[in-house]
Amino acid sequence: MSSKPRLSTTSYIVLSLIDAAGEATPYDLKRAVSLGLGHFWSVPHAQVYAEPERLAEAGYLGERREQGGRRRRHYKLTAQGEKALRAWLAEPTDEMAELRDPGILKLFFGSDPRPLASAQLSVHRQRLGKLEELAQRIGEKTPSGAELAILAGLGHEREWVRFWERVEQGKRP
Amino acid sequence: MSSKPRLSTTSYIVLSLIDAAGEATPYDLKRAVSLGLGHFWSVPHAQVYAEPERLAEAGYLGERREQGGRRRRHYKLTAQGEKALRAWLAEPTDEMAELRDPGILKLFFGSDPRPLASAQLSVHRQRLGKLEELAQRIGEKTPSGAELAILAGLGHEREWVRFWERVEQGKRP
DNA sequence: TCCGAATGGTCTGTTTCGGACGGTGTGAGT
DNA sequence: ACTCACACCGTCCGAAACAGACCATTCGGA
Repeated sequence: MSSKPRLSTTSYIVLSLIDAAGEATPYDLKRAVSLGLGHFWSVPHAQVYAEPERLAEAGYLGERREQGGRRRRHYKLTAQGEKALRAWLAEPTDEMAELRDPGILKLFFGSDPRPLASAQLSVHRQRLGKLEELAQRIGEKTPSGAELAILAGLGHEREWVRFWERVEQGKRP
Repeated sequence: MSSKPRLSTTSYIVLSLIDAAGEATPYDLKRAVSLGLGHFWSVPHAQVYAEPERLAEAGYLGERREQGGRRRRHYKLTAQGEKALRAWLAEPTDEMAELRDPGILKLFFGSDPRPLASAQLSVHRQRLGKLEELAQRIGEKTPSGAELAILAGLGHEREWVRFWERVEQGKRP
């Protein structure tokens, strides 16, 4: 039932997604990620299978296994899991992300700025287009949390495009 | 000499830093990181010792070991290492960073936006202050690659502050 | 001289992650 | 009805990342 290894960020992602779905298989989680979260936070395939198993072992999830065929595992939150999730959501975090951008890294170490800028621009512009499309669907209503996350991504993509455009022009960003 | 394993981003960080220093011990690298790169890309302690060892084994670095006392390892680039580094720097990358921001994650999953915003603001503002200070030292001259990296970080910090301020005010970002 | 801080280095247990690989269901064409 | 191709679903492996505890050396000052 309950030993308590520490819960990682990935753990809370899994808990949240299962909470939203009520009950879910790892594959459901994978699809759920690609539907929304995946726009700004990738969760590798293998983790989506490994993590629920650990969470079940620690008592945060209940597991029901199909007998025939695919032997899917269906997970849902236990009371303990729900409590942990609520606590996590209730606690605002002051952690923040690092930049950790491969393009910036090369720039830092002296890679030629112009070609780097144009390679980066083409991919950032494409991504910006996608996010703008998503943002348009939100419309003018007050955005939900998930929609705020999209808008955050949008702001940063705009910043990236602005930055690399300046670099491409040889101007001070 | 024997070239087997694939070079990771961390590998190129190590190669770059050693290239800049001419010759360096892991501890030198650690200090070098905290001097500049660390502003936007953390490299955990242990890696800075482990990675040069692997690179040396694969023939990218030469190793000289002190006999007495601390038995420091001094590394420098081999011809192979230099070639690999040049190739990496010459190749512009189209990879880009994900957002992967813990605050955005909580927002996405329905955490209450206001307290989250104020927690995030206090730390982002502080960081913004530091970067603005660094940026001022650059002055109006054309920035080096390392300085461009600082300016990129600055732009994103401004965006974070803008975003969370809007959220705190309950307005659409 | 001795103590404690700063410096410098190593080890261990977990977790992450990409990718290869292997089964299972299904429906389009025969 | 058959089967073959492809999408669906799950597991496994090894390399690397990572936190952080722990050990050893050097040095400055009371």
